[in-house]
Amino acid sequence: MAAGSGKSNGEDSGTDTSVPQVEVRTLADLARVAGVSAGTVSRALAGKSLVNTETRERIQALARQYGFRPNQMASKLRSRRTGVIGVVIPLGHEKRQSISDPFFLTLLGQLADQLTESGYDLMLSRAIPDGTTDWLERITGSGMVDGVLVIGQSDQSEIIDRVAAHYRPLVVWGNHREGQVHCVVGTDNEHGGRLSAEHLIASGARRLAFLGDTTGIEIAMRRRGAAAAAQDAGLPLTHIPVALANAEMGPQIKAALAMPDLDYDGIVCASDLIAMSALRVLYETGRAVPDDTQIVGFDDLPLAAQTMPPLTTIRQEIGDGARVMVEKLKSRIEGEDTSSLAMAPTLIVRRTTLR
Amino acid sequence: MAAGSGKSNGEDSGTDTSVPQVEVRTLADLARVAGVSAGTVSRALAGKSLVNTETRERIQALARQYGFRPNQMASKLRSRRTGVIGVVIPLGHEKRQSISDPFFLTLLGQLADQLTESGYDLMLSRAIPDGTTDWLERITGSGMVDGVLVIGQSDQSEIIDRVAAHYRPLVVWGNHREGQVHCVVGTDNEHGGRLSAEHLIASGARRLAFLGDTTGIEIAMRRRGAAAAAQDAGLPLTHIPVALANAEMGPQIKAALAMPDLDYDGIVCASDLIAMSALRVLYETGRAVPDDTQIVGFDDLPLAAQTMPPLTTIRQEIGDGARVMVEKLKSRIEGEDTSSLAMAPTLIVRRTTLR
DNA sequence: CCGCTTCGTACAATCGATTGAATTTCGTTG
DNA sequence: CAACGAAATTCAATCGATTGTACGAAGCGG
Repeated sequence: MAAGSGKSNGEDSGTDTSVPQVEVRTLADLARVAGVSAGTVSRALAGKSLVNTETRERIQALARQYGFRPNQMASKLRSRRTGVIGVVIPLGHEKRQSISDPFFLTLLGQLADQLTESGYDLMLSRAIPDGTTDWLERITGSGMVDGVLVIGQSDQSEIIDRVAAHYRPLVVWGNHREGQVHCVVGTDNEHGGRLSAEHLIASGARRLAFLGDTTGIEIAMRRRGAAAAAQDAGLPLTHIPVALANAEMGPQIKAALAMPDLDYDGIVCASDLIAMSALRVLYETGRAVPDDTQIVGFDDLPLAAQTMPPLTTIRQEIGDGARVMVEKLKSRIEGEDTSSLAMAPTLIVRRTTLR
Repeated sequence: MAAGSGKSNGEDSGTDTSVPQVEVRTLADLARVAGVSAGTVSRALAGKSLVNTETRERIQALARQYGFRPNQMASKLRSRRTGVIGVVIPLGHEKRQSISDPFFLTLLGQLADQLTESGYDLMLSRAIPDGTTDWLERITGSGMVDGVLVIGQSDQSEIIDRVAAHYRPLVVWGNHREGQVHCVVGTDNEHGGRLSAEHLIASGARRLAFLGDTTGIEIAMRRRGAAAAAQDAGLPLTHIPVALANAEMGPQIKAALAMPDLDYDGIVCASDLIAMSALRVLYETGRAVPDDTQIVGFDDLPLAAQTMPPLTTIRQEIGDGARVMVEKLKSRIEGEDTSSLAMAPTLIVRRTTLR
């Protein structure tokens, strides 16, 4: 600031990078400096062809020199396009907690990449599980975003559906369900659960357990798949609900697996995180993996290959998922309609199972 | 649309939840419906006292009924306050890749919580390491955010400093450095490194190695601390640079630790992730932890307690860090000045060291 | 019953960029 | 040389909410 105060440092005057005396904050300011009108400056910076090439370059140079950036709010207001995508993580049935599931965080990272690639900014919101039903509307209706991605349906499926009925640019990561309105991208969880149980059975397990809370539909479907496979083989599958990704998970698993009347030799885990915790508990209680008890995880997080022994698991293609979500969202923003997609999961055999 | 066309569905008229015939998108629309002026509606929705209580409640009820939400862009433009905080993760020297470091992701989650708590939205950007130097200006100067948080300085310290010189509401997670302009919150990495090495030495290690790339200042400081401790004890410390958090990390560690002429019995790891990978490599190569080789991690991720054996590590208080960052940022937005803060890390002794 | 304050509301300017329409400039051509 | 058309630029309306000011209606004491 200080109005320039006539600094006469030789370098500057020589190299033509004269320090700006006037502050240029608005298009109008820059227009004044350039000796043209605001409209022309706007078009010049947008690179439109209606303005003379020479003028355009001059104006762009000036903008750079003065470090001018057009005010996004004004721009977005006028052009009715924000260039922002809202990404929401509904914490749903989980108690007040922070976003901690590494799978979701990884997906978030991938989405950030994809959106950046497509020229969008990403606005992150957690949805607070306070029983309010307008957490999604607050975002879709804010006029702040061109579209919304929801990471995980949890148990909020009806709410999402209700919003989707009148808000088109919405894509959800999760599990497709019969008669569902909103566009869902996700893994075929039921199939994944089936793969998991089938592999355990093929590897010799006879008494199966499913580890994980099934309030969220995704997990419920994994269990259903596992249960179906067990039934097909005429084997039992015990359900042990434990928290998915918070501090209680560890102790819960410990307590659950130590139950004396519980008998199992194969565990289908709702996530890799749970599997890792289970692995550790089993080790502590002296049960050998995979010899005494076999385990299959779900997700194939990068960490899954690092456990000891490395985790046999069901792989979800996070990168592909993020790519598809963003693609579909872009289509929907364009007004097209898109169908849901359930991607096939794959079994990754490592060392927590016998085959 | 369609001008209402006199739909006379009986249910609606009965239950008083009359479906709106006219679309209410703007303040002016709602004002028309309520029979008042737009200004009054604005004040009513903002809960200002200047408007009659009865009128206010009537208008709020109408707004709810018509599902009206004021356009944020217009609001933000006018009030010159966006209610949005930009959060940037500079990928810095790391090659083109996605945000994957679990420590940063966890910090991000905590920041999301804190910001939501304070009524801010969070706009996420990755900074692309394309050698451009204006990645930060693009965000600070966009008029889209009231302030910016940077997660990790990496090797972009000078750029951040340059921006901080004229952009006040900026707080960075990282390592404070002499003569640095910008406000940094972080762990005392040097002290952490020292704690780590000292503990190894006290536990009997005599040939130390430091595992991790030191391009980023944070890691460099951890190494410096470790090196100082080693020197104090008259012991050597070999530096083995490996990637911090990408696909190459695993193989690199494997290759590094297998080097025949490399001799070590204590490893200071730059992060828990590296430590976990190292743990696995050592196991595969038949070296017992902690008996043959001791390891100390850094971060104390939730996973650190789950490894086998559980990881001795240096704890960073992520939650506190996030809280402090947001607090300081709010102060800076208010125009106050804030000083940097280096939080003391603590040693968490588990089972990868002998004591 | 009048002038005064208090309260509630309406009016209009404003935030800053965008964009369709109007206008100016300039080179061509009949 | 006038008339025309294309190119470049200016003008002015617009996006939708906010807010200072002005205005009108009650309420009050004297």
